Amino acid sequence: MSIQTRRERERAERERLIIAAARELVEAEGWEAVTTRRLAERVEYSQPVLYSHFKGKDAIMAAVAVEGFADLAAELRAARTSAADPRQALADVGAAYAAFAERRPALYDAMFTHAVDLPPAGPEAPAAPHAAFGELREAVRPLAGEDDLGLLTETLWGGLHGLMTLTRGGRLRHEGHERRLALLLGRFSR
Amino acid sequence: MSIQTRRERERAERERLIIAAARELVEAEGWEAVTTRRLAERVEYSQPVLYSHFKGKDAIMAAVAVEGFADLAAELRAARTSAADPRQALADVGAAYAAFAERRPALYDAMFTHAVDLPPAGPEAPAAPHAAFGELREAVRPLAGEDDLGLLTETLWGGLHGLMTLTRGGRLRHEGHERRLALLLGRFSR
DNA sequence: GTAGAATTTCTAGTGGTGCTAGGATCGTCT
DNA sequence: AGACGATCCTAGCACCACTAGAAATTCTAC
Repeated sequence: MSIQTRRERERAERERLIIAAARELVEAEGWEAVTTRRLAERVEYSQPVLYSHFKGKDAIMAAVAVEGFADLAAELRAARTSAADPRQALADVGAAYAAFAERRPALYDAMFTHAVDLPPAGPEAPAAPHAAFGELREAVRPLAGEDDLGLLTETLWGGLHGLMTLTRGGRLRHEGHERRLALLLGRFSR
Repeated sequence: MSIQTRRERERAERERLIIAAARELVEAEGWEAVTTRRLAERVEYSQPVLYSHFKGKDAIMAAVAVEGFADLAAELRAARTSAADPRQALADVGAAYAAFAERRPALYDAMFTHAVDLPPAGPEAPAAPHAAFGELREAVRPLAGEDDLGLLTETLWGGLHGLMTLTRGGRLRHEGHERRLALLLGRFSR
């Protein structure tokens, strides 16, 4: 029994090691630099061990993304709870979201852009993404008016996401980024 | 002289053939199915000829994307000019944008998501993307109020783009898609 | 303590990718 | 006809994600 548990513990530890290594690699050099070879070398194991933990490279990306959701949720929560009034809270949460996307672009991509098979946001979603979405929703709630809260939050989320991805992809000039954000948030805090 | 021009004409024709084949392939099976081998086979040439026309696969994607921008611009224009009043025009243009993204998802990705090195939207952008953006701007203009028209259009664009990509990536449920779009457009046609 | 069983890990390979060097082939001009 | 030049293809590179089967390690039981 003890041997079994020790092995499981070691396995779990190694799995965390793989995820951490993948995250370091991706944040430093982007997703195109994350190959199974480099990742295996980084954790000092051979490639096949990766496949004993994860179904494939996509599953590793998904695991990294889930970590990202936890971070994002924490940052959004901090922004929301330290604001003076509801309007400021929404502005701060929006700014925190944008800052996260700018600070960790590759991680953000894994969470929202890359086609990893995470369930959609909503009640049935995994805990971390759900929590991140919940922070956004609570920031919107006081200003929702008579509109459906969930849908309104999703719409604002779409706006933030679109601005971030278009800007980062070079489709929008960086100049004016702040003002676009303010414009968007303004339309949602009437 | 005539020989020269004939060769140039044939070259241009073949280039169009390549782009058309790439577009057919990508719209039928998605970007992961577009490999240089398959594309070369499709146009009945060997791989290296692709590289005599384009710097690499990314350049082919970019060429396909530019075609897409022309299509999008035309569809947005049709939606805008056939609407009765400004509010309806904005609603129709937004719906046309969403319909385009839903109808040609892979093409849309090449245009807006994939990292092809197109210059950013704005005055210095290539003609087709600029035209598409212009249609959006003209739809926004009558309802811009005192906000900066360009920034406001970019913000709305971000909202549309975000909703489309999040929905298509499985982060938002399809249910409620229409209502989210309506919510977004409503916030921009005050 | 040691032989055998079970599990874990690695070596080596498959079929794919984007891309390219160098030689064969073709049309063109003298 | 024969040489020149542009054009195109064959063959190959280095890399990718992923996997089968051998090797090594760990545990079990005598």
